[in-house]
Amino acid sequence: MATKSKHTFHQSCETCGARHKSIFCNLHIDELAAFNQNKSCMSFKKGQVIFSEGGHPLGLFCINDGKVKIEHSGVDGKEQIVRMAKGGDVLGYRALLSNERYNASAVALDDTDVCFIPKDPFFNVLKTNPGLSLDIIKMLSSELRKAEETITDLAQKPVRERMAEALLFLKETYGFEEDGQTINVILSREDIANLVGTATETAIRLLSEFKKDGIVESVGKKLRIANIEKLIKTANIYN
Amino acid sequence: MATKSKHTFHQSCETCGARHKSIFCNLHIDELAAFNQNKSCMSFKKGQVIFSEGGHPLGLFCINDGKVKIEHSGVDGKEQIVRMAKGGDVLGYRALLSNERYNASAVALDDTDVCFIPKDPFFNVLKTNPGLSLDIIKMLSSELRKAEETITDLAQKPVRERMAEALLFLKETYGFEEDGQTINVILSREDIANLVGTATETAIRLLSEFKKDGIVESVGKKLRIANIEKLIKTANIYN
DNA sequence: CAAGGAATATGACTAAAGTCATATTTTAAT
DNA sequence: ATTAAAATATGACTTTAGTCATATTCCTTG
Repeated sequence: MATKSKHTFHQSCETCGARHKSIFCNLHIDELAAFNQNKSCMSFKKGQVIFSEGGHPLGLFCINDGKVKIEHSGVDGKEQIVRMAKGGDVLGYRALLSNERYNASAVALDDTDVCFIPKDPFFNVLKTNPGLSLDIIKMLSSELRKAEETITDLAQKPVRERMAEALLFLKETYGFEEDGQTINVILSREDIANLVGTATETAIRLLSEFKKDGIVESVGKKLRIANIEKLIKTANIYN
Repeated sequence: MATKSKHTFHQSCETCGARHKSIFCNLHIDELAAFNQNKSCMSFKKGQVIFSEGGHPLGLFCINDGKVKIEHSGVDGKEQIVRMAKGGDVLGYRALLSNERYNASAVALDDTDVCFIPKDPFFNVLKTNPGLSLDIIKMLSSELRKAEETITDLAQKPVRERMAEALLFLKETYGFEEDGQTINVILSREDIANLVGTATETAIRLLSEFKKDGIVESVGKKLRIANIEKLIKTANIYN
C-alpha cells in the first residue's frame, strides 16, 4: 500500500532489463505478455511505503530499478531489517504464496520503479509452468539458508563483528560507486542499526570506531570502505 | 550420513501414518508407490546423526516417528538449533532443492524412524506434480516467515523472554504428556541454550529462576509447565 | 558398586551492549 | 536566511549476559 504521490512510469515486461536478473528470467514470451497486460507500474519516492506489515497481498512487486528495505516490526515498534532488495528482485511473494498477510513492510530507500503483477495472472503462469515453481523453490531455499545463518550470527557473534558483516553485505548487494570503494546505498544510522540488530547509538559508536581505525570513511551520506581486508578481519568470517 | 548401528525397520509409504501430516499428504497412490520402491527405512538411536553439515544431499528424509534437532554450526563450533522436527516432517529438502550442501546437521533426540527417499524418484514426482511444488513453496514460505520472526526476536528480546518463548515453542511442537503439563521431549540444558541462542550457564540459571518463580518444574529429564499464564507473560508475546 | 566422566548448578567477576541525557550537526520548511 | 526538527555524535551509567572457576549430582561402564 503506497502512501501518496506515486507516479506511474511505463515499462514493458518483455523489454524490462530487470527481468533477466529476476525469477522471471526463464518465462516464455507469452507468459510475459500475460503479465504485461495486467501489470501496473509505479514510482516510489525515497521513504515511501510499497506495502506494509499486516496488509493482505493482492499480487507481487517487481523492482525495475531502485533500492528497498524489507523490515519486520518487533519490540516497541523497533524495526528489524530482514532483507534488502534492488532492481530485479521480486517482493511480496512470500505472503502471497503462503496466503498470509504481509509479515514485513517494504520501504523505498531511494526513488524506486516497481511493477505490480496481480495475484491471478501470476498464479495462472505458476500453475502451467513447473520450471517457475522450481525457480521459486530454489530462491526460497536460498533465502532460508541465509536466514538461518543470520540467526546463528545474531545468537553468537558480537555486535562489532555483525556490523562489519553488514557493511560487507551492503557492498555485495548494492556494489560500489565508480571509485570502487564507496557503498552505493544511503542508509540512516537507524537503518544500519536495524540491519545489524542493535541500538542506534551502538551502531553510531561502532561506525565512529571503524573510522578511527581507518576501516571506513564517510562520503556524504554514504560509507566508503577504506580498508576492506581489515573489515573482513573484523567481521570474523570463517566459511 | 548416519554414524553407526542403524537398524532397519519396515514401513510402506502407502500405509504410513506420518504421511498425512507431511508435505506428501496430497500425493497420488502411484506416486507413493514410486517412493516406496526406492526408499530405505532406518532407525536412529538417540544422539545419532542423520545427516551432517557440509555433506552432499542424495535424497530426503521422512521422519516416521521420533524427534530430531537441526542445528547449524557457528562460532567455535557452538551449535545453533534452527529447527525441531517430529513424525511427519521431511528433512534435508532445502539443500536438495537448492542443490547445495547441507547447511545444518540433523541429530536424533530420541529413537527415530526415518525413511530415505533418493533424489531421483523425488524429482520425478516433483516434475509431474505441480501441486507438490506448491505445497513445498508454501512450506518454505512459512519456514521463512518463522525464521524472520526468530531474527527479530534474537535482535530485540532479552534472553529471559526468549527462553520462555522457546519453552512454549517446544510445547507447541512436541505437545504434553498425559498429565497435560509436561513437555514431551528430552533436551539437555546445552540444547535448550542452543535453541534460545545463549550460553549454557545462562540457560541453566534462567531455568532455575523459572523454577523458583513457580513457572516450570523438573520431571525426570523433562520440563513441566507449572504456570502457563506466567510463562506466556514472561515470553512477552504481543502478536 | 565404585570410579570416572558428563551434565547440571551456582558464585564471582568481566565484558558487552543498552539506556538516558545532552550536545552538535545536518536538513527541511517557512 | 532563520528556525525548527531530525539525525548524528558522545559521555556517563546501568543492566544484561557471558566467562571462568568450582561444586554437586547424575549416569555410565567396567
